[in-house]
Amino acid sequence: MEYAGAADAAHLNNYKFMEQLLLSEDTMAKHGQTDEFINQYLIGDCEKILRSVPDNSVDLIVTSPPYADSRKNTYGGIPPEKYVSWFLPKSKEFLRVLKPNGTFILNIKERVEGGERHPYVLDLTLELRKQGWLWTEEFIWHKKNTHPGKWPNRFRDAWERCLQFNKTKNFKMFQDEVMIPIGDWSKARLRNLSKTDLSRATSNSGSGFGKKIANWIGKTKVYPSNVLYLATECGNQNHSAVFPVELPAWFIRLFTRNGDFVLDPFAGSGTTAVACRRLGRNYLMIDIAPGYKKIAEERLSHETNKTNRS
Amino acid sequence: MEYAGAADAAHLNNYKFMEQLLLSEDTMAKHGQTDEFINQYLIGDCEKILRSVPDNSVDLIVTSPPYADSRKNTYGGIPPEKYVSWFLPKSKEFLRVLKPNGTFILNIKERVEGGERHPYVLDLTLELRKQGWLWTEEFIWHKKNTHPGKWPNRFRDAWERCLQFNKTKNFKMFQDEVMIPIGDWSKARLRNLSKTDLSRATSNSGSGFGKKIANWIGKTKVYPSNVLYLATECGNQNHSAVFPVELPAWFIRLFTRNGDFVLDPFAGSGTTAVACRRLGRNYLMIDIAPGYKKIAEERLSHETNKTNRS
DNA sequence: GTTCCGCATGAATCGATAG
DNA sequence: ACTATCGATTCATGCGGAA
Repeated sequence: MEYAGAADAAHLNNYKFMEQLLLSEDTMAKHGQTDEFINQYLIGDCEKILRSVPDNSVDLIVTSPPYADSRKNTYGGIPPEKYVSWFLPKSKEFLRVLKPNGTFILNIKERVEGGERHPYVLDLTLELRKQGWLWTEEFIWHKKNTHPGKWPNRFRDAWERCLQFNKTKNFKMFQDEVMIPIGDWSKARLRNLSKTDLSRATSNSGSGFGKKIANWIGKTKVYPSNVLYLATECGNQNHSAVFPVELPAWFIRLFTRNGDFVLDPFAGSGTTAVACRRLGRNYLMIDIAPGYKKIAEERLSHETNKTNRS
Repeated sequence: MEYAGAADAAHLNNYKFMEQLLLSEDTMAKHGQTDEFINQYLIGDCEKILRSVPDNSVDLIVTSPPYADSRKNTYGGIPPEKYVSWFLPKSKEFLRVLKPNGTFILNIKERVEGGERHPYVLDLTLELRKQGWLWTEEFIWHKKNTHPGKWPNRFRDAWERCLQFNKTKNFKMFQDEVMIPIGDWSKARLRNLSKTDLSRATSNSGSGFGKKIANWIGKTKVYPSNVLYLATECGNQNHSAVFPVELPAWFIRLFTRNGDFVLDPFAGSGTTAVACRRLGRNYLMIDIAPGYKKIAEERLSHETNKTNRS
């Protein structure tokens, strides 16, 4: 995997040049301290394991924790009313190990309980703010193909939250890495430009919004929005991977660079690790259930083969 | 306006037959009591005006209140930190006037303040539960065309919440009224949903029962999910309608029948009233700003003309 | 009557500058 | 220090008039 080399001009828009330089040194120093955790899948309680991980050493935490579940026997069956107090000691460790310019992405969705949406995710979001996190953004994962089903008073649930939390306002973000093709409208729209298009036009509604269409000529890509429209993965082998590899991959590309250190404290079958392997990031996977590690290693071995072949 | 008459079998799936019968009587009785409010646009504070509206008289409340705003001079400029205490006395009246089997749909989205999403919507949701509401569901309005813009640490905001609250678990819901063609869904990544489907559905609802059944080609329709993919309305000179008429129309079809009584306590330019007119529902519009009533009446007059012409 | 094309619009947000 | 104002940035749609 080749390193991207010197930062190109576009990325300097995102944060200050000096910070960029300091980041590189910082990354290398920390990797020295975290060697024993690099690209490991550890079995255990993430709260305890993370105590050995140094402060400010992780670039991105992206995870999909076990959702609250009143059924006792399932993996991670934490009752909804206990979810917040179960989660907060772990997120305290997350806050400690995350770099100041790092990001924490929490993929979660509240369940229906007694005909109501349970408020534990709202409570958790508010409590995480009290713990010191900034609630920077809420992305929506809009699922292309949802589980079929019909209920008398409810439609299929086709979305999940991806809550973004940060330690500081100056988190790193590489927007150019997730640009998408421009819509078909542009072909017709930009073919002929009017006079107002060529000079800057200002809206007369007082919104302060102006545009200069001429700047768009030749543009093939645009920035995405905060809604991700992805399919769930289905028909795969043994694991019941609830989220598609594109979901962590998107956040990994957006918030990290090649060689950065990504943590998934509820790793499950290792979807986040697969994304890291494909993108050349280092990872630390942790899960309390011992059974998933084998599945994750099996999946990762296929990834390695693919990489070698290409 | 024709009344739909006897309920067809499909709708009996949604709630019990006895309740259906009681509903009809109840609707008629209450309409007797609320005659003075039928199809009115009243100027004033909804909290005060609603005190004259009888208990349990409204079938659906669908509204998009002014969002919190830190700027002082704009209309509806409620500071985020005061939003909950501003809203709760009003929602207490909503709870009183809503029928036990009615629904309250709240379209809202938190703003960014100081680089963070402000938590007032989360606080409000939790407080509404304490007030006695059931938080039944959260629909997502995924906006096709979002406001443009670029920031170093944030993408364009392409979604809003449509929170569903109820008084009881036995709310009425007519799922068959919002079914969508299966072909368009799979073929075009949700793209063709709004225009063809909704205009077809609208004309169907306006023109009576038999025609609609004729258009139903059996298995070609499928139930939607809890994500609505609609465009904002733009390019209209006279009014700046913040939400598209399809949004309230969708909830009106889902939660009410012909002749039911719909309340929008923050009516603005009357988008909800337009949807009611098209679908043959009665409405009560309230807004504290006097300027919008004229715009709403202008829009409604066009609706009337269209109806007469067809 | 239908399709095509031009055009204005939008619940935005950040950072710099001014008071 | 703290707040108010202003400029810069950006995408996709629906409408109305023209072909």
